[in-house]
Amino acid sequence: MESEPVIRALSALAQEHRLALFRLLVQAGPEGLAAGAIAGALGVPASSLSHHLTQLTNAGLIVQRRESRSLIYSADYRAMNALVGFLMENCCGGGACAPDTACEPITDEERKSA
Amino acid sequence: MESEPVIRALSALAQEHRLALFRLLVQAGPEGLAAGAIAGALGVPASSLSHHLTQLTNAGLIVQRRESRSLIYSADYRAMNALVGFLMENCCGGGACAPDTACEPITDEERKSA
DNA sequence: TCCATAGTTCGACAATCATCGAATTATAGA
DNA sequence: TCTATAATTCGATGATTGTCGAACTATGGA
Repeated sequence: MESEPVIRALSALAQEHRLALFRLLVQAGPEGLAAGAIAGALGVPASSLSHHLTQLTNAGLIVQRRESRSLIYSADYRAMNALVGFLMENCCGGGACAPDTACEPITDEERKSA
Repeated sequence: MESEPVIRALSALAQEHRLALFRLLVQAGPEGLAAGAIAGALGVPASSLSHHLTQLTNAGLIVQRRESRSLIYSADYRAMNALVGFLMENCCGGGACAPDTACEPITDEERKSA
C-alpha cells in the first residue's frame, strides 16, 4: 500500500467533525445515514457537512448511495481495516519485539479498564 | 477515551514525514533511533525533524529518552493500539453487523492479496 | 410543468501548519 | 575551561484548511 492514500485517510479523520461523523457511521452500520440526519446529529451547517462528507469519501472511508431524494452515507469497513493494518505493518521489524498485546489491537478487557 | 487526544494523534500521523517517521520507529522496535539517525533516514533538515518529533511526542505516539549526547525516540505501542481501539469502538452499534473480518484488522492473507 | 425537499458547489475569510536557516541549549571529551 | 557534537527553539513565509451563507442542481410529487 502506498502512503499517500493513508495520509488522505488520516487527514480525513484528523478533524473533530469528521471523526465524529465517521464514528457515527461506523456505529450506524451498513444501513448508513442520510446527509440531513448526519447534519442534525452533529449540529453542523449543511454546506460544512457536505465539505466533510466529500473529504471522507475522497479518502475512501465512506461510501455514498442514493435513496430517492436522500443521499445515504455509510462507513467502508474494509478501508478502515486496511488503514489499521498499514499502521501495524512490520511492527518491530517483523520480529518478536514484545508481548503479542503490544502489536495487536487492545482487547475488550484492556479497553474497559482504560 | 476523549476524542481530543485522538484528533491529536491522527493529526500527528496525517503528514508525510511524520507518518514515515512513526513507521520507522514502529519498525525499529523498543530500542528506537537517535534524532540524527532519523533525520538522515528521512532526508529532512534537523529543525524540521525536531518540529515533527515534538508533534508526535505531544500526541503521545512516541517517547524520548536521553543516551549520552543523543536523544533516542521510540514508538509507544500502547498509544497506537489505543488509537486503533477507539476507531473500532462500537462498530456497527456493538451488534453483529457483518462477518468478523469487517470489524477486525485484516489478516496477513488479505493484506497480501490487496 | 411547477413547487418543495435534499444536498452540493462557490467564494471569501480567518486560522492553522510545514518549512528551514540562524541562533541557542545541553552534553561530553581534551 | 574550551571546543565539538547533538538537538531544539525562534521567527518569518507560503500553503493548506475549516467555516458558512448564498446560489445552484437533482429528485419526486401534485
